[in-house]
Amino acid sequence: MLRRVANPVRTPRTASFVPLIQREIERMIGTGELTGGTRINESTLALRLGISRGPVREACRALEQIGLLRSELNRGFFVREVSTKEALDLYDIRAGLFGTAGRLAAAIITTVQLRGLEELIGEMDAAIEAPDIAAFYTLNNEFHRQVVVASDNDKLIELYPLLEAELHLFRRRGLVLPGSMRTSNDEHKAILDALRQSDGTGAARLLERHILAGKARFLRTLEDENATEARPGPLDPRHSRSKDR
Amino acid sequence: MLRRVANPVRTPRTASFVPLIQREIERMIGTGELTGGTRINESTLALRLGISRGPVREACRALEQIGLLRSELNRGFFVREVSTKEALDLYDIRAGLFGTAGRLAAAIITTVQLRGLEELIGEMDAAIEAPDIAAFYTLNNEFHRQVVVASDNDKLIELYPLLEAELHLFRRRGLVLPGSMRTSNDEHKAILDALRQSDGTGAARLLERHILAGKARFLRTLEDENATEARPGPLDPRHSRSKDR
DNA sequence: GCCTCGCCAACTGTCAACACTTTTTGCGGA
DNA sequence: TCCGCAAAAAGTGTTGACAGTTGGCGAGGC
Repeated sequence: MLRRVANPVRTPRTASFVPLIQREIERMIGTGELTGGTRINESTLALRLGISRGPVREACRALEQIGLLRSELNRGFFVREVSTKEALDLYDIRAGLFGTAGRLAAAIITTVQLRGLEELIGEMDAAIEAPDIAAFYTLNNEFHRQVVVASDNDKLIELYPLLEAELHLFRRRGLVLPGSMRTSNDEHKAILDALRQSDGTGAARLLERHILAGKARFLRTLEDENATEARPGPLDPRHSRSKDR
Repeated sequence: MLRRVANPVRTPRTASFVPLIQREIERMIGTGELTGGTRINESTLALRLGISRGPVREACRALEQIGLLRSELNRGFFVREVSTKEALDLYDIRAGLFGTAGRLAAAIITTVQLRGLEELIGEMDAAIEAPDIAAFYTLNNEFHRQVVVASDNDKLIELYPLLEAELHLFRRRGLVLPGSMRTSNDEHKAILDALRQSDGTGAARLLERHILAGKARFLRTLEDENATEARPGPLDPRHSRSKDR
């Protein structure tokens, strides 16, 4: 058998670079390594990843489509900045979809899934007592994710996280008010009750309000920020330009 | 003034090919020129458009992200086929989002926009009397679009048509039951009333049900199809291409 | 001193070519 | 006739190169 035992050093084509690059850029945006408005230097990025510009461009094109990047003719790709209006719009969309997820989930959620949600609520209570804001943040996300998964709507399961990722492009980091954790978890408990009773309409209403409450907190935070920013700020808005070599 | 007056025959770079190609492929899918499951031949397509494969690949990558194409390693891009489950999932998502659009629109819709919806309803009545199914189809789409636009949620305005486009990938052509047109337009009238009265909750409920009624009709059509297909059908599965009349 | 113009470096958009994989074709043998 | 099966053809994934554009910098004119 003359089957060639390919030496694996060079390109055994078992996967495409594109999804890897795409996830890498997503990661860099998620961690804040790439922040809103910055330009993606295709050549530099390709060099750093040890590949050529082609796959990088394809990955950027994909990320443009899901709203994480935008492109400018002859100037390339930029990390998108999400305006306040867009962020608020996203809250409304998430509220609607989350409500839909709950309505669907109420009809088909399993006892195992219900127990999972119950446990998360318990752990969130613990995180509140600690208090451990980071843990609460993670648990909260997981709670939301599991509700969406319980809807068994694959398209929704795919879509919902994309909207959340886009929302995260609004400034750096989420804005969780410590004081809201207890209220938030109370809402979780009500949601769990509705799901337990297969009350689709009730669950939908509660879930929707849960997100809209987040939107309200978000708005309040913005107003506070504007109030403090009324003070004279730094004059030079763009001072940070690092050249890697 | 030695500025070179470039002869415009070759690449005056005022626009990128990628969005053009992307729209062209979307068009081909929309018209049924490209049908579900078929492979996109990059080389052929590039040749036909008179460009190279690079931009074609970028366009395909973008279309993959919005769900119109899928990719297989070393085999390229294929026009996606939407399963029955996915189609039903999409109806649920559209229902939720459409309801959200209505709730938002009710609070801010202008009298001009209301008049526009009213006119569309009148034209749909006329189309029903004719009867002109194609016209009704177009008017109905426009009605939905205008409701979404009235929400003034840019993200929603962008997202909603994508979901509809994906739904169109389910088999060839939409399935509008002629008998449902009158019912459908009655629903439109109720929706318009709710919007007129700034009744967000009512509009949301009606819009949601409007889409879910479409889902129910879709399901019934599927069952009918399955019932008739239970008979020993023709061996060539692609023989039934009826023009709706 | 400040503005304008032209040059230069950096970078994007596109192309043509190469490496590798999948699919088709041609052919000999059961 | 029909099946392997190997070689050719077709097609994808990636690369490096080239042409055109953008933005910065310095010289010269006001």
